[in-house]
Amino acid sequence: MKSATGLGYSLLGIINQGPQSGYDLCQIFETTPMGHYSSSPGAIYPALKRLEKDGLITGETERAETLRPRRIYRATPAGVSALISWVSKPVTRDDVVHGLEDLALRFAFMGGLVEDRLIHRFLTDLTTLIHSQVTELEAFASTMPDEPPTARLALESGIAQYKAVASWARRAAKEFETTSD
Amino acid sequence: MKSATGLGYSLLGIINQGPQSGYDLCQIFETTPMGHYSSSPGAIYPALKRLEKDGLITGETERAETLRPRRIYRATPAGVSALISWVSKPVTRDDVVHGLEDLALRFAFMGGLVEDRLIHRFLTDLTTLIHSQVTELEAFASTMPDEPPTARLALESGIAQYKAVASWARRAAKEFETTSD
DNA sequence: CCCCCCATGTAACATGTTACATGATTGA
DNA sequence: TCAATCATGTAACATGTTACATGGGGGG
Repeated sequence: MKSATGLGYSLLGIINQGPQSGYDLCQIFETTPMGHYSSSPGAIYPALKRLEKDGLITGETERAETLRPRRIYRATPAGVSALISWVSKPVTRDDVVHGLEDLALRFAFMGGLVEDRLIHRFLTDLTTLIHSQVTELEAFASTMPDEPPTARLALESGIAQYKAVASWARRAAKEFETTSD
Repeated sequence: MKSATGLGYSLLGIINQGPQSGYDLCQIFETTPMGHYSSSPGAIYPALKRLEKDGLITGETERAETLRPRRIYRATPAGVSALISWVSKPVTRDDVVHGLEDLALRFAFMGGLVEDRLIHRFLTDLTTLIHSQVTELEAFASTMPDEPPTARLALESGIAQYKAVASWARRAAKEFETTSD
């Protein structure tokens, strides 16, 4: 059921968009904004092993007889299911408190996997939760001492980020509106 | 020299603002926005041991003869030095790529530790680096396929966050302007 | 009387980082 | 020929999470 960590799901999500070798995946983390979610070969290869052991991906060795074999991974039906339930998890307050990065990953991989209705729901739930988080943070900020000011300013930078994401989410939600909502 | 992780420096930073027990620190992580940097007793107590072993903090057992002793930690001069060099590290591109959270922490603990000149420098460097990061991310976004759209939208949410922080940093920098700059 | 809070930890576990190892192949 | 790139991994290490253990004290 659980079987995968954030990195695991990311790998699964990328592989789901097209077969990839371990090396390909390393390159993606090195050369694209996925590198924001820092990862290294020493984490990626073991994670692929785990995913394969759990039956979420299958590896097929290409060019086995040549001197430079590549192991190409594809998502299994079980892997696709796992991916769908990962991205479909309800957005919780904790998700928002601990950082929006995991949520951004889940959102990024939603495309093509779930209905627009669910994507829309994800964004509206996110907006609501961020608003209450911002309210809490602002309340806390008002209790902070004026000196030294950097602590409060740091908190304000966090608040600014939350607000930016909330406004992004409102904009993005429009792209996934369906007649029923 | 190195001796501390992000959590270690956070603890050191809090302790530096006033003596704290392990329990106090746990409470801070549970009940304030510091909880964003998720941490648990199982991480905090070992981290305190490490800091003490490295001479960055000293623990003094209060009420030793009573049945509920508390161990109160204070920052040593070596601890203060370590803290100062941590917050004074130059802001690098990697810091910005991997996430602004560590930078926010360093900024939060700068107050009272370093001159306004350095704080101002931190903010202007940050602004510059964020701008180039935003440029890179926008260039990448323009190479992404239109379908499915969630991946690109997720990237746009990241860009929006970077922009929010850049604009926060420009505003904040004004509070630390000195005559010399 | 029972439960929750104070206050400190420990143990098992999974995961990630850094650094290294291997060896062919491609381009300058 | 010499370096960089392809392509796979392993080993040591530190750190963090979860869950548990302890045991008195205060409030309902």
